[in-house]
Amino acid sequence: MKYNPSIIEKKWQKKWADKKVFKAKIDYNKPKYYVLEMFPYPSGAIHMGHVRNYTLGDLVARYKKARGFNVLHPMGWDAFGLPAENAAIENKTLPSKWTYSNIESMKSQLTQMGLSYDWDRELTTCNPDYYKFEQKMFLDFFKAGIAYKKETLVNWDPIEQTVLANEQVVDGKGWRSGAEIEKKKMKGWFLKISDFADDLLEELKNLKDWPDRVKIMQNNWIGKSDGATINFSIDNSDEKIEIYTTRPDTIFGATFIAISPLHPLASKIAESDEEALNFINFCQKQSTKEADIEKAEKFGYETTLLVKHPFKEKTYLRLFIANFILMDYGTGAIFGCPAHDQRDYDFAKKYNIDIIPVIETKEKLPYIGDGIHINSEFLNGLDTKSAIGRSIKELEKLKIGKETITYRIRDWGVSRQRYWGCPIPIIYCKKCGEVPVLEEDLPVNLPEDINFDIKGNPLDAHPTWKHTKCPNCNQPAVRETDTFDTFFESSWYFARFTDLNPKQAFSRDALDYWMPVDQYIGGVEHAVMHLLYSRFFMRALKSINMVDFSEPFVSLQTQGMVCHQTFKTKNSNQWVFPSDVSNNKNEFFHLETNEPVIPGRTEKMSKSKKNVVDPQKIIDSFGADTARFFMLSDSPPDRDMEWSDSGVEGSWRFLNKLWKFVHNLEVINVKTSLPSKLSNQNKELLTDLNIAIQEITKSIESFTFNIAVASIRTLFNKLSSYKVLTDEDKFYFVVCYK
RNA sequence: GCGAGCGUGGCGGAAUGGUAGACGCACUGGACUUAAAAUCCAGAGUCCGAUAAGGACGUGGGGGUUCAAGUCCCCCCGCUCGUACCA
Repeated sequence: MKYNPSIIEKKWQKKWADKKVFKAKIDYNKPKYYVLEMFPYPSGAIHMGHVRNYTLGDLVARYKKARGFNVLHPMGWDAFGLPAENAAIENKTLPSKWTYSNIESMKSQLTQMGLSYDWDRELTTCNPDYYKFEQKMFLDFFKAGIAYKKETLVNWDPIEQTVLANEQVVDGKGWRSGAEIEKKKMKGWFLKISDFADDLLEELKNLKDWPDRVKIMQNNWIGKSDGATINFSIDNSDEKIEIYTTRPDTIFGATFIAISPLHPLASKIAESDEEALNFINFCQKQSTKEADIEKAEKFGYETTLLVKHPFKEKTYLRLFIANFILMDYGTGAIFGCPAHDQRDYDFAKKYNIDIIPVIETKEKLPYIGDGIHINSEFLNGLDTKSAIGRSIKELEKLKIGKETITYRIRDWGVSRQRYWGCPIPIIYCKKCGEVPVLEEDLPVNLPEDINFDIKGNPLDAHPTWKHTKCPNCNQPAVRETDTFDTFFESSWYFARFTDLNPKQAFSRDALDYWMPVDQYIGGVEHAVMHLLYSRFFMRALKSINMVDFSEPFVSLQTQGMVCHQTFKTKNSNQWVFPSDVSNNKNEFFHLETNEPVIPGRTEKMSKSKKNVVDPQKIIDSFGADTARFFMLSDSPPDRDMEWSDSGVEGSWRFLNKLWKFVHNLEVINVKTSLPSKLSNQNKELLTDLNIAIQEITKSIESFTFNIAVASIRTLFNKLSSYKVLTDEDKFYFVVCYK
């Protein structure tokens, strides 16, 4: 009998579905195990990254089920987002239509992959049945003071009259219009993640089953630093500048003050100083991306003001407005100590500012390290640590400064000027201000009849949707037209999976039983934002008594990228799909045009470089099991892997061999105890079996599935070397658990 | 720029600080076949040597710790992810 995956896989998939084999139910007599893969954005078709992610999760789910756990393994759709709007504009369709049809086709593909999901728990975030609960959560956050409104900077496209995402800004220009992008101040909703910063940081220590690199990245992202704030006085003025520094010990080396272009004082200066205004406007043209800001050339504008040194009589510091000072970090102002900071040093050289060394060193300046203080009056002779302590004491004595802890992490801006997202349930009333939508009026549904031909936010342009009445005074009022960041939906979906209760976000007993997620698996690109937002969200929900745990994911595994070789035509220099390339003894040609093709670097699969392999084609020609087997066998999950056609064929051949072997076996005995007499062959076989079981178990538990596959192949090679199976040489499969 | 990770044969990768290259892919030879494919058996890190015996070299580059380094430490190079409005 020939191995025919299309028949076998369909047969079993039907059986699983009919018998609801993977339906999860609360069972207090069994240990529970909740395994979850990061849910996909419904982009249209599954790609190899999905195949990898869900194969890894499926292995864990099936393994734990086999080991006697009550397994919850759900799947859903992260369905709001920017691509749906782009597709709607390009294809003249509606985001909802596009999204739901994508979900349909992707669900069918996941089903073909034979994944062990409980489809009865499927959820879709763009459905009001889902997002109505997060509108309620937002209102509760608002009432609890966790949500607030403040001004922020966005990328403004003056031609499209719309806010652009960072991704839509290419080299400072709008991706569609090509217009120079401006920074624009806009009010938006924020969640106070900073209030939870310390706990998010401290609890990282207890996440024993998270990869160290993810914890380190989150630690650095939160960026707790211990320093001091110092109030400087401006000469001939009542004005003060509060600065933040982590090195108050270098105060005697301070030779200038720099403030952010967005600092209130900068605006004030600009009122009477046209050059300052020009400089601030120039800075407004800079990118909002951190990487761009840090890489950009450092510029400063020297104001006419001088700042008094707090400890040195008649010493004045020059005051600059500088493009590299971030308003979001510390106080938006610093003192510069060029002798002991690289950036301050570069800046001082450029603008001819004094450089005063205050730490003894034989190395050349700037010297960043610790040491004994000089030129520093009461700090002279002290080491760095003591000098920091002493300087803070002196500042406190003069009541001009104090020890201050700051965090790099900024509050989470959740407002997006987009149509395809969850409406923010706020109403603006001329008389009453920001008014929460009444709970009984939820959900605020997203209208489907929208027009993308009008410039700007379609929600804002909708003829009727935003017009409503104030819940307070019943006067005409307008709705908030911003929608939520899509990270909002993905910050709590894992908890919603525990029970799709139509009346409330969570059922307490289901939460108590299933949460937290025992094993979460997804791409490493989510190491900080999604995972940190989810950790924050649970804490925020806990603070309003909606959940009683704060860590959503006990164990985390991050997977690497799926890569493939790239191909370009030799003459026309165009990217070519691997499926369009023919290989003739390592000479490559385009299948249709016969043009020579040059193989390039192996890179992450991406549509733009066409180095993608469609999982559907693999499933159609080899079956899902081959695709899954190869996924597991090629590379350890956390490393980038290369998809190779020959590797797939190798997996295909192995499954064929395995199939043939199993079907030619005449006797398989399963016994729980050893027979008294064993042939030498059986003894050897038992040893091999037990070695394999031990190694495979170890490899699965340690998430090195490629080694488990290698062990399976080793065992199989031994098994298949026994050619003749007589009645006396029955196989005895002995399962040993520790 | 900053933060994090990775780098081992022709390729994917294996290796509690202890025989580098498990397992697989590709390759080569053989068996089977009229032939090919498939399948089965065998070989193989690289270089020198004769296709032997034997030897030298070998885990991105340079240095260090150690009886012993792919593994630990320092410096450098390259690639990948993230960098707050892509998801």
